[in-house]
Amino acid sequence: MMQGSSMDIRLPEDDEFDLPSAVCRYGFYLLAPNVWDKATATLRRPLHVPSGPVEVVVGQQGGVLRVVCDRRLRRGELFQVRRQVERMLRLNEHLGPWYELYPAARRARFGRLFRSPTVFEDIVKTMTCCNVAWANTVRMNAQLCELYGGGAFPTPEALAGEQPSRLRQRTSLGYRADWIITLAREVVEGRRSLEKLETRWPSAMYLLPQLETIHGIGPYAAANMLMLLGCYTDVAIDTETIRHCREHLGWPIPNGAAASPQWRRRIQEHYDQYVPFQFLAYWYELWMGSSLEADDTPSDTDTAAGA
DNA sequence: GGTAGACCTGGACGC
DNA sequence: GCGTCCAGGTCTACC
Repeated sequence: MMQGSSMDIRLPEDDEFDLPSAVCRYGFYLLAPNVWDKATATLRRPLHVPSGPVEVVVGQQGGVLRVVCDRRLRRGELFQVRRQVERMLRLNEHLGPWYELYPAARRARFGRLFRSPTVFEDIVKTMTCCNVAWANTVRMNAQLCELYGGGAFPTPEALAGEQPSRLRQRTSLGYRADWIITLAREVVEGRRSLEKLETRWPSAMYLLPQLETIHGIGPYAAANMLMLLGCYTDVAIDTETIRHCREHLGWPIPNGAAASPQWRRRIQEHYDQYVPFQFLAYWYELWMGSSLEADDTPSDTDTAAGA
């Protein structure tokens, strides 16, 4: 049992928060340094505070999240831990409208998609998802944490001083090493502010142009980052999306059409019926295996019957 | 605006 | 064990 600081985060009474659902519905929870303990339903990982990395364990006891650290922290550092936990679990995100529109999502506790404690980590993780099999994504993140974070996820400072060629040599990142070092240097040298992207209730119109200036962020990665920043209007279209549209929606998308602008537009237009929750609706279909409109959108008949 | 090819790695497969 | 092919998203050059 860890001996250190701890705190309770009280969940809103009307919130139907469920920790396993908030963590395990998005694959980032499987990437280092995150560790999900299924037996105890707790999330463990190191977080950065000014005095160095601190290992934290997050568990849920009814309407309270209990956060336990492996060492004593100053009050200000404890607050920083809280902010990072809140970000990972999207505790400050208001999903009421989503649940009101789609009761099936509420019943399934489907709405909070796990993310990282920092925007930097989210961007790097998204880059490691691109053009690579999942097993390699897992490997890349493990290597980054082991070699540049001492077990924690590396900070921009830890990566900015490294040579891209050496990062390539030591990890499986390949050409992504250049993108990651470039981003880390931009952040450290003050040429790029990632905090700016965290503006409350941003719109895609505001965020997309900024995301697209990051080297290594293309259409898929930008849409994925929008989702991670709390803006769900764009669907991150990859080969999995194409497979889903073929198998679930029965669309005759030919092989090799994954990058076709025409199909991309058609996919986005299809999910635009769920505005402003296009990504959530798509992800719900992908994970739950059923579409929201099939059994959930209240019809006029239902409403009339209910009345 | 759309398209083709290079980029890089690991896994699968055939020899 | 070795070589070849393929999957995966982004970038760049070209039309």
